[in-house]
Amino acid sequence: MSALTGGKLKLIQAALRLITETRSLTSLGLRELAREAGLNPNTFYRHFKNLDEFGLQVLGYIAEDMKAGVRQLRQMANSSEQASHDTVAFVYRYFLSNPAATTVAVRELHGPSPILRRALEAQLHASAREMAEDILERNLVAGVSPETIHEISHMTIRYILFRAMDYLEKPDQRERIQQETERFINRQFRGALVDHLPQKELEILAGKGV
Amino acid sequence: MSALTGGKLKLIQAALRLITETRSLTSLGLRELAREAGLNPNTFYRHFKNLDEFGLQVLGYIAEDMKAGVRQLRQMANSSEQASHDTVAFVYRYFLSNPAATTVAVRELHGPSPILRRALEAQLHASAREMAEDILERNLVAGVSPETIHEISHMTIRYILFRAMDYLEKPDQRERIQQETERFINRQFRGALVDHLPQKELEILAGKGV
DNA sequence: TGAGCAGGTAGACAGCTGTATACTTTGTTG
DNA sequence: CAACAAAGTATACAGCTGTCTACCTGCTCA
Repeated sequence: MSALTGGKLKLIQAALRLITETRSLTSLGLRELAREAGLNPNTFYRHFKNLDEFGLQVLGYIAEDMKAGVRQLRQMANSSEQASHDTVAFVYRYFLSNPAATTVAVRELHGPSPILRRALEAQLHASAREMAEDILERNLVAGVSPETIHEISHMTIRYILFRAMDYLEKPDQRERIQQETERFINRQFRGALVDHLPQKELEILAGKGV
Repeated sequence: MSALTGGKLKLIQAALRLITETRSLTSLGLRELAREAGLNPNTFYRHFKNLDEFGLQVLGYIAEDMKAGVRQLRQMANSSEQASHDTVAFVYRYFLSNPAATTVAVRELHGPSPILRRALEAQLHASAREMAEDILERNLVAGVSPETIHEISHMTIRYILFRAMDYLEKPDQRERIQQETERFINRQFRGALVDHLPQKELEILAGKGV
């Protein structure tokens, strides 16, 4: 693809550095970026047509990174029982080691720029699809329709992203967030397994366990 | 409380008008607001110390509105069976009739200003607590511990807010989003009901239904 | 009637912004 | 070595921004 030359990379990394603090991608100024990157403001124009294009390129840069992460995830061999635990742990660890990229993604997904929103949504969609296909291929959840697995995968991706900021910002709650996320996933799939049973029968089953 | 005088209200409403398009609360300028409100830029200082305080007041304005909505929701008498359906329908209808407030909430919850994030988080927390207490009081879900009901309420509030933007922006998908949200909630509670059962037993139960 | 005060206005300040044009450096290739 | 393009720089422009000080209105209450 586009091999990132020095200045271009410097600008993108400057953006990531600035955003982690209290900024959003769409709020960054061209001169601000150049200052942070240690470059002349006009150098920006050598690499990007305008700030919109810059935003998209930053997203692309992040996407490449995340894809590599997902590829690594799929190589892990999990037992069905521990799949959700391992996956959740892996994903949050990824967030922790890429806080800037994570912050950008979360912030722009609902941010002011429709272009960036759409781009991120597509990225999210692809990740969810990949997760679903992984579950299906490895037959981790038997007895749930492929459509439902896709749906739950989407919901899970959304939920995890939603909690990513809290995870990054509140170190003392990380373990709790991770456990909650696991429970979230397990409940979704377990709930799907008993979708067809009437509520009363379920409540009887629940009672038996106590 | 603080009776909103003309100018103050004009500025807040100007903010809501501007944000619905492609802006965020934190990106609004003082002069921009005054222009939209039809006031002199300096009038801003008669009502707000700075833009941070302004943001908080806008959030407060929205919060009052939402509280009224929730109060209305609790007055609805639901059967256990249809509770999730009715609630979801009500919430999304609220979003639809208050698009600006909804957009602000979603956008700033993960936005660049830590102050606004914290304020919104507290608001969300309160809503989730109220939802959980409502479920418990009316005994809508038997056989699930109060802690779990609180947890699921939080997750639900987060999920709904996450989807609110899609709901507003994609009219053709509204029905689908609403149904997905219902399934989400039902699966969470149903999953919680069978939390203690081993996965194999569940898969047998699932098989029986087909 | 008149003092006090909140709300709204006017003009000016430095400092920032995106952008355009023109120039210099640097690296690659024939 | 020379030529050429890519990357980086310098200067300048108009237009925007938040904030300050000063002034003016219209209402309330004694």
